[in-house]
Amino acid sequence: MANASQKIQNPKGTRDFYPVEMAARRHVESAWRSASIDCGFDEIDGPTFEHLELYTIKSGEGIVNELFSFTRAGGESTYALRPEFTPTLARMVAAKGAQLPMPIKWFCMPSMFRAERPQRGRLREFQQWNVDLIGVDGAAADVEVISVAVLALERLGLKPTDVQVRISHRVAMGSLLRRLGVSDEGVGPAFELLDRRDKLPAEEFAKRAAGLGLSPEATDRFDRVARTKLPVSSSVADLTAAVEAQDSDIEALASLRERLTSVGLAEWCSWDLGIVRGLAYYTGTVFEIHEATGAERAVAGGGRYDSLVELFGGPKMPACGFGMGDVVLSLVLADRGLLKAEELLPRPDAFLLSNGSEIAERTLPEVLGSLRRAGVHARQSYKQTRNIGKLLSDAAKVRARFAVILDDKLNDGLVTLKDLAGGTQSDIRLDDLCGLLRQAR
RNA sequence: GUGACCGUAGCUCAGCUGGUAGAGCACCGGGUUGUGGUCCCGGACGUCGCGGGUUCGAGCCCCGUCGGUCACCCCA
Repeated sequence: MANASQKIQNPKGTRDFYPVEMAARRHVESAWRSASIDCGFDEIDGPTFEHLELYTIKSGEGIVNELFSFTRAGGESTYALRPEFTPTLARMVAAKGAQLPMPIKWFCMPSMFRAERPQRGRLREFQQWNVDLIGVDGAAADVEVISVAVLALERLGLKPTDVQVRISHRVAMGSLLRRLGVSDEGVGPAFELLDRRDKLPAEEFAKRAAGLGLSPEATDRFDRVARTKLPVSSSVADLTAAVEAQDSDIEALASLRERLTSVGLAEWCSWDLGIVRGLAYYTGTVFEIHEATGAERAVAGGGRYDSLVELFGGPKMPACGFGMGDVVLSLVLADRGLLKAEELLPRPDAFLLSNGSEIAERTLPEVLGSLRRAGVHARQSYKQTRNIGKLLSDAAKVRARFAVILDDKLNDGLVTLKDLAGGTQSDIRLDDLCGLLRQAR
């Protein structure tokens, strides 16, 4: 912009939240918060920025390019805006050590910052809901965490036909890989290969599989296992057959299956053994939540990471959790008409208007104040005009439920209450106004 | 960091092989000096992202630049 007036816009990949956008964001956040609380999780938060080293511990120096990092003018320390919450969480848990009552059930919904090129479903600043359950092992804990995620999605109006939790398990996959001839040391690289299989040409996939010690036949089976997708409701026998393995290999999946079924989540979930999650620190169950047809990026991702707290200097303790960003979720909701922001803005219960008579002008502020003190959402017009039509138009514009018309009938203690949806109106006693409005809510 | 596409009114967009800009919505006013959300009539609205070049003439073609979108990389 060569213009001297220098109109500075918002930085790339950030969003301005005008009232309708903010209403949509709060709608999502309240579903997150209420689901968390109803499942027994407590809300926490940490600093917006941390020492840069907190992020390089887990992810290496390579991550620095993806961070917004800075030093204070004249300062020594390097900080970074948080790109994820997990390191902060691990730091907080490690700092309190054994004094925290177990299990730890925490959630938060902070802003995150990543220095990436923005694209569909990915911005440089976004909200991410994090839910973590620390100190409990086993399928019950994994499923509890998945339940929270599904509860929030359900409260936002989504159904199992809209989104699916795709689940796998690193221990089970490791067992399957070893059965195919992968050595113990080869399991890690095999996960990486599994994670990238869709981006590699078939020959390249085969070549790398061979590098892991897999025969052409085993490579073929590896590929089939990687593409295995089954409803969680399928029997264990079907699952065993699909992956050409034995029951002992997929014990972990069987216990997840039992638990998911008993809490009523089976139809929300499916097995997808191609899910490994990029991060090396996952140790057991891994899952991603996707739009059902796979149209968008993952809505959420998580799993079990039993050595994470230890990695940040705390005691070894079992842990699982997930993160869900607001960007992809909002796209999915909007696609399905579940995020009509205009309808999410607060609606006034009453819109007060005066016809300009002396008593009406004098009484309006008193009524407005008393309604508000009673917890009624009440507004007035700021227009100079006393044209009732114009004022009603104002009332309709903000989607008020009722218009309250004040005029000389106040001398008899009466006001006109007009139902703006139905168009009907009647004179009521001013003394009854507050009660009627509260009752109509 | 790499690549593709796109920048025209507040918003969504149209604009022919180059001839100095249009629609819908929104907004304001009127129809209605006390009855809105529908309807009818009228009005206002632009440095065509910015800078340069070609041309008698550029919204249109060329170069650059800034911004946006999407994909790759990466995805915690």
